[in-house]
Amino acid sequence: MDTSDTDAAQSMPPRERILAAAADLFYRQGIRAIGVDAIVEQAGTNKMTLYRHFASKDELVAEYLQREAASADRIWTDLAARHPNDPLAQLRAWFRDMSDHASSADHRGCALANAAIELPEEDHPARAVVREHKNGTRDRVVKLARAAGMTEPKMLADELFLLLEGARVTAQSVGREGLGARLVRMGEAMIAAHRG
Amino acid sequence: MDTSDTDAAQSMPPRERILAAAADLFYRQGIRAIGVDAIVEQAGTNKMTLYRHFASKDELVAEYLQREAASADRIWTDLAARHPNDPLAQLRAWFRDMSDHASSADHRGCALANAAIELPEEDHPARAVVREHKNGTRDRVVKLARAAGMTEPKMLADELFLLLEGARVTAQSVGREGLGARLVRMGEAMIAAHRG
DNA sequence: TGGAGATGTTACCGGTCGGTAACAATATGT
DNA sequence: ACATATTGTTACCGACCGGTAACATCTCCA
Repeated sequence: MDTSDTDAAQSMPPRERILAAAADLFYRQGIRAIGVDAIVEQAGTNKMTLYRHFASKDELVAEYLQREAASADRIWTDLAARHPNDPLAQLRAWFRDMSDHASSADHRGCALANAAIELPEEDHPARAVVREHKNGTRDRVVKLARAAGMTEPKMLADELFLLLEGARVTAQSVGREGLGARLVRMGEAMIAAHRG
Repeated sequence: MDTSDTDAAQSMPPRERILAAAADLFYRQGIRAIGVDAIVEQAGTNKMTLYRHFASKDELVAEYLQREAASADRIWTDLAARHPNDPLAQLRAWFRDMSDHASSADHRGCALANAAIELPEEDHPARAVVREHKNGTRDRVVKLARAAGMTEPKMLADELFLLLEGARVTAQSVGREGLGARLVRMGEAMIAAHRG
């Protein structure tokens, strides 16, 4: 029995196993709460190998967040494929997907936003990743809203964006019951209020 | 020179000095980032005295958050005094005050929400304080919206509440430029959309 | 088969974590 | 002046933190 390296022990190179273990532990338990020893144990490797691939824990954190951001950005190509040439449908599907995700049971907030709260030093390597991703997301929503013919696309994008960001922290701090449905109603109302 | 016990060294009893130092350090640097040694140093006392007044660091954290919650709740009596018998004005003033606060320079998010993110264990003593305060705040906004004659007061309260919660995390993760003015515009639009 | 490069093992570093024991100094009120 | 309760001091505890040196083992390809 055992080989209890929980998840990603098989066949992946150690760098990937470390990243996978870090993603799981950092997200679920918090970046500051997890030490490198816990990561290498779950990754089925050792500290020396970790430090041969990452200059420091901080750089491991930065790469963890970069992958989270890249993974989150994949939604834009998905959206374009699901609703080609229909920016309004893309906008509504985006908000619905994000609402569903924010209110799902295993959700523990946005990994990027949580990291910004856990790491208040503005010059931490992770903070640049967070700023870039959040600004990029906001820009894409503004573009979508404009392409969908919304009046005041920037204002609508801010409303939807802040609403989701608030939902992700609220899901953690108070709970998730009924949050998804309420979110969708609010988002739909805001989109409706911005149609010409 | 010195007596560099930065702030609250003079005349306050050590318990209050500890709480004051903890509030400052926990809020600005993060709960997990600050150790008890840093707190007692800034409070101008020592670890033994801290542990004579608090059973553990976790209970100090819980009391820190209780005081933050109580301090935040003082806005409700302020609001009633500033706009007696005018729930609509109270609602709008509440949102404006919260917007100003969320976008001010020294703001580092909501102390309660940040704590929930820093402490993922659902049974941490701090988490009950957070849940209670957030639910209480939401209830008060709902009541205000209902008293102000809003259609769907619960939905409006959720919109305003989540918008602010999102703004407080966004202020940290990306920045504060222009956030206050944009927030007020959004809040006013939402309130206007819920008037009969 | 051999040799290079990646990985694993063990032991260690100084520092800090939350928390405590024993004892000395101080304030307070009578 | 004395007893009491509150604080301060020093030293310590085991555990963990991020990070590294030296050396053994493995994989894989020429």
